[in-house]
Order: sequence, then C-alpha cells, then structure tokens
Amino acid sequence: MEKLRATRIEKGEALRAAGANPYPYRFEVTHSVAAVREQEKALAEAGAHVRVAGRVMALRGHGKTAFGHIEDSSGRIQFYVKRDDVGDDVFRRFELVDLGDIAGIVGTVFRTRTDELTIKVESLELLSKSIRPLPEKWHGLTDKEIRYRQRYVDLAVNPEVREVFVKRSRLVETVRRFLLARGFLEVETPVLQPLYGGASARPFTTHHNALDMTLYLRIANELYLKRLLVGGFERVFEFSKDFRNEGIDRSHNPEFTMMECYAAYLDYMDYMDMMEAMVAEVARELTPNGQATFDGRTMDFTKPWKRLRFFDALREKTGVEFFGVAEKELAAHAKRLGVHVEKGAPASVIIDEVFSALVEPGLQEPTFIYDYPKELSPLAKDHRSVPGLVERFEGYIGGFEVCNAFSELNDPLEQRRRFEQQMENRARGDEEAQVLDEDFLRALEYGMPPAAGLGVGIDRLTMVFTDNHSIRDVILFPHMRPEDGR
RNA sequence: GCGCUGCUAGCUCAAUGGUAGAGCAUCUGACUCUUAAUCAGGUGGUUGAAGGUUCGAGUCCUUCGCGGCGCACCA
Repeated sequence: MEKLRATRIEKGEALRAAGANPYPYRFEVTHSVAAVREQEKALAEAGAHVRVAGRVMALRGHGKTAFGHIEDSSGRIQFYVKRDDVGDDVFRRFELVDLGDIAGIVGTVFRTRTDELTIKVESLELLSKSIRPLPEKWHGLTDKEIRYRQRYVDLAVNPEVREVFVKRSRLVETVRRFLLARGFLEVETPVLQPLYGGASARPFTTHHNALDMTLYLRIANELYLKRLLVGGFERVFEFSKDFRNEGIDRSHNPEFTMMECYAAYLDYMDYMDMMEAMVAEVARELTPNGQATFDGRTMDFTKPWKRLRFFDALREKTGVEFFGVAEKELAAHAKRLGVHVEKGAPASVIIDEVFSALVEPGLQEPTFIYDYPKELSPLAKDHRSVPGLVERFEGYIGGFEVCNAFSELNDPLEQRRRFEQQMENRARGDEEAQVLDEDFLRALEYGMPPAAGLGVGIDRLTMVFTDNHSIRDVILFPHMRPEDGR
C-alpha cells in the first residue's frame, strides 16, 4: 500500500517537475459524456472539439498509443491517445496518469474499427492526482463494511450505487413538488428540542452550554407542525431528519428521514387518498410504468392500495377476535398464537405485539391498515363512530411500515387526558411513553382547526423503489461503529 | 443482548494442522484500433488483535475488535 501510494506521489512530483500542476484550479468542460453521445453525429461532422472531464477508469497502453475510459456522472466513454497526434510532451505527461486520476481531455469524436464512440485526444490535463488505488475493475468493491465506511469509494466504482441515490433525490423532489402543487408550505422546525414528542421512542440527549440545559434531538416534528396549524398555516410540511436512540437493523438507522405534512379541514380518509396519489406520482417518476419490483414482487402503484381495518386484519390472520376483549383473554390468545408477551402487559401492548408478529410480515402488497386501538395513538382523534378506536392508518409495503397518519386530535382537554395517561405509563416504566408538553397543550387551547397529518418514511420508500432490503443501502453514510484497531 | 457466520496483498478470492498463493491492480520491458488488450519478467503479507494447545497454527481453543445474516429489543 505504502509503495503504491509512493509511486503515485512520485508521478505527481514528476508532473510538477515538467511544469504541470497535479492539482490545478479549473478546467473548461464543454460536454458531459452523455452530451457527447447525444450529439455524436453533429460533433463528428463538424470535427468539433469537446472538452470532457472525469475519472480515468481504464487504461490500455500499446507502446506509442493507448486507449482508456473516462467516466463522469453521466457515463463512461473511451478515449484514444496517439503519440503522433499529441506530440512527445503530452504523451509523456499522459504516461504519468494512473487509473483513478481525475483528468480533462480535449479532442474530437470518432468511431473505432469496432464501432465504439471514442474521443481522439489532442491534449490532456491531469486535474487531480489520485494517490490511493481504486478497487479492481472487474469485481469492483463488494465488501459491505468498506462500502458503507468509505462510501466515496463505493460511489466512485459502483455506478448502480450512484443510481440509488439519484433515485432517492428524485423521490424527494417528486414528493416536494406534489405537496407544493397542493398548496402546502415547506417549513423548518427545531431539531434541538427542550421536550421531545410526536412519537414513541427514546431520544438522544445533548446539552446547551450557555443556557446550561438539557436538549433532545427530535424524534419527530409533529407537535411543532401542529402548532403552525394553530398559527393559521393551513397546509405545512417538512422533510425532517429524526433521531431515535434505539437498535439498528435492516429497517432502522438511528437517524432517518421523515416527511411530515398536515392539512387543516381534511380527515384521515382524505389523507389515505392523498398518500396513494403521492406514491403513484413517485412511481410514475421513478419507474417506466408505475410498477416497482421489490424482493421479487411486482407492485402496481397505478392501482389503489388494499385497505383493511386493524381488527379485521387481525381476525383474518389469526381467526380470533381481539376487539373489545379483556386483557386476560388477550394474553391467552397471544400465547396460543405463539406470540411472546410480557406478563401483565396492557391490552394495547398485547394487541400490538400480535399485530407486529403475525399481520405485519404478510403486508407485502401496498396496504393501508386503519382504525387503530386508541391506546396506541395518543395524538389521534377518537373514531367518529366506534368507541375505543382512533382515526389512524398506516401504510405497509413489503412487510414494513412506510407511513403513519391520523385525524389529528385537536380537543385540548382530551389531549391533556391522553398525555396524562402516557405519563402514567412512563411512571410504570414505559420509557417510550410520550412526554406531556404544556406548551403544545396551550397552543391547542387557542384552537387548532380539524386536520389530518401524515408521516412518510423516506428511507423505506426509497428502499421500495430501488429494490434494496437494507436501510443502509439507501443512506449515504449509515451509522457504523468506529473502526478502531483496524 | 442471543445464535450463526465472516475478517488472508490495494481489490476479488485460494490454501487436509506441514514452505502463505492466484487473478486484477502496481513496477520493468515489448507492442500505433484496444476494450476483463496481449506477451515476458518482477515487487507486494504482523493471515483483524492478544493469548493458548501443538514438534509445527491462516487452519484447533479462549478472549476481544469490526462486519454480515437471523432472532430479540424497538417502530
């Protein structure tokens, strides 16, 4: 390794000695690789000069001539250097170029005998000397640990990885455009919060020195967006990096991206339609026909999602009724179904466990589950006709949750009772019970319009549209333990 | 946290407990339409770390570190 580096550093020095800066400031690019391909005919006929810059990804020397490939973000193209064309000086400098260097080439386009579009180099400039060798050209970089830790290398040599993140960006852009077109206002709310709320999770804790106070990284931005509804913004949304101090696995990263949006005067059924339309638009943008293949299963997002009531889904899957059943009987159900539940767990927890274990994994096709038990949803409004339920839905794709929405609870007195119940749960040891937020209650007391809200897991939605099965593959720099000792 | 599994050259991978190897990359030489270029020759290793067993350890055992997969916790 040290030898490989030293050789490359020496080549950089040799270039410097020949009067060329191995790290110059600027290069005038006239064409991307894609543009050269698109405009080939006109460029060839005119004998026009193109100036292309990128990373040298292949080199094949033949003595007084050489072929290579240069790659920019739009693609890869062959170039051809011939000593008789470029002259001794340029050719000698070219010989100091290594695989992985960033270079700028100037030349004309032509087709080789094998009919490959090629740039005939007239001059060439090293734009950045690479002093670390890239992974091998054929197998590339496959070691997941290195791919995640050194994503820059992964991206540099694996174009399909770049494509994943291009898609992610287009997905975000599509969602943003969708919301803006419907009159939503994009806002920014605090990441550092004196109280954390809006979801059930343990937070990351930090400290503000000047104010000498504890602050939390947000686990959600829900309560702030609702305050904005009180303030008179009728439709708001935010792409929010949220932080949850919990385990890491295929579908959980400690920091992740959620899009939350709230609209006054709508209810959860309106939002179900909207979610469907939003994902359909994403599918149109990212796929040729509105269909995505995830884990070998083709999903057609031009069609409506399946819709199932929470307790209907449970009953269908287990053959047992869970609604309106006493705790003791629920525990017996769970045991019989082979779902492990802590002794003395409350009804809501038992139901949630059974649902997670038996129903969720089967929700492969895009499905909305709706009308949740009240105890699981302290921020959702009571169901308008069925006591014990709230107006809430979650969207599932590929067996995991991709969104969560409800008709928002806007009765300040009821919200206070729900918070108090949560605080009781907390006192009994539920570390994830939500914290009572007096300022949020004060806001509700001023009057929040009836509204519905939706949170969409952007990482997970990206997984669906890129057919990746680990959240690490859709996060550029996923969380890793430090690589000490290596 | 538990179970399984992996960690060998820059990368991708070999190596019954018995001399650490190959391909690519790299270096030297040849080569003016190649494309996983070709041909000839060379360099490159604290086998993740530390202990142990053994005449002898990449290989077996223990502990630790960092991944992957599954489970649990968790949404």
